[in-house]
Amino acid sequence: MELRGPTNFRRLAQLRRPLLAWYDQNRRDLPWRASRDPYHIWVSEVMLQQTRVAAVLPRYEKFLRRFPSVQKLASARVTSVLAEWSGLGYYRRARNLHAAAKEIVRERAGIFPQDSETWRKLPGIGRYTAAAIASIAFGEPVAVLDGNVDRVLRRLLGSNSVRESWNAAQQILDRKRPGDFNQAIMELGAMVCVPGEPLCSQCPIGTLCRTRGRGEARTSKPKQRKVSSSFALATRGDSVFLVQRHADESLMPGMWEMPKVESLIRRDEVLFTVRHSITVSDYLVSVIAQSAAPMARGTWVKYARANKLPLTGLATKILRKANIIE
DNA sequence: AACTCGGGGTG
DNA sequence: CACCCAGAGTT
Repeated sequence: MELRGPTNFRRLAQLRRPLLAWYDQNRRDLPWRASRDPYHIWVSEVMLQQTRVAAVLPRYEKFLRRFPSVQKLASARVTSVLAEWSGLGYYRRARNLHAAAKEIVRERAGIFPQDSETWRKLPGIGRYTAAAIASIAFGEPVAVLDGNVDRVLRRLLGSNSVRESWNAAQQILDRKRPGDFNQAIMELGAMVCVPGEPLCSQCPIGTLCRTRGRGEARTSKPKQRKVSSSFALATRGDSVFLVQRHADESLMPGMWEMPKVESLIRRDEVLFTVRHSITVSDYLVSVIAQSAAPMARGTWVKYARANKLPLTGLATKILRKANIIE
């Protein structure tokens, strides 16, 4: 792909006005768009990493009520932050968010970085997130590239790699309204230039599009494995028996769940089953009633207290279904 | 460049 | 079921 040359520059410049006009008319009214507070933007961007808007919506304001400022977040225990993050997945995001909050409060006197380069140094802030925060909260003319923007640019300009897309994104960025432009092109990818069959008839820059949505490179991914497993649900009075994952486990370290049952025996009573789909695995989980005290190392946790622990998403799902929490 | 990390909504 | 989501960090 060649972006140099007067023709292409003219062509790129033509995209900006109709795209921004479309965004001004059609943008979704999302809660994080009501603020330019760097803390609010930061939390929203981290929460949105590899996570759909619909999944973030019910969690974003709740998180900000719990941790209303970077100081409150920094002074919280990491388990509280993990508990609030429970179910959102990619728990390293929550750990990094917390670590970065401490760094901002302790080493920067609570002053947020003012540019993308400095944001980039904080844990959990990569190239995308640094650019998103800096452009939206501070008006820095730096482009973002996420899954949406990459797809749009591959179709629009014929980009063939992530590297080309980053370059193209920076070229077409509107330097007067970088935050709005970045959100506009992401919004276009989410609403019009969607994966699968794009809605080209609704596209504000369709006449400038190189491929009109054709010529997708189809990548085949390995299918999900079906896995069966069992967990023991033991209750005693208004307490439930929970175990904590070991701190050095690679997956969800330190989070709480029910004891795993290695193999079912005939007299086990299956209370119910739940499905849990995680990227490469599709779990079918049997929940077993356990009346006697389980052997596993663990703790009896009061129902009212279970909410405060960082539960795995699966544990939350099971405890909810059993009417033990929420 | 290729993996890993959660979970789920959508067609 | 297949796909992929406002990615980051590690290998």
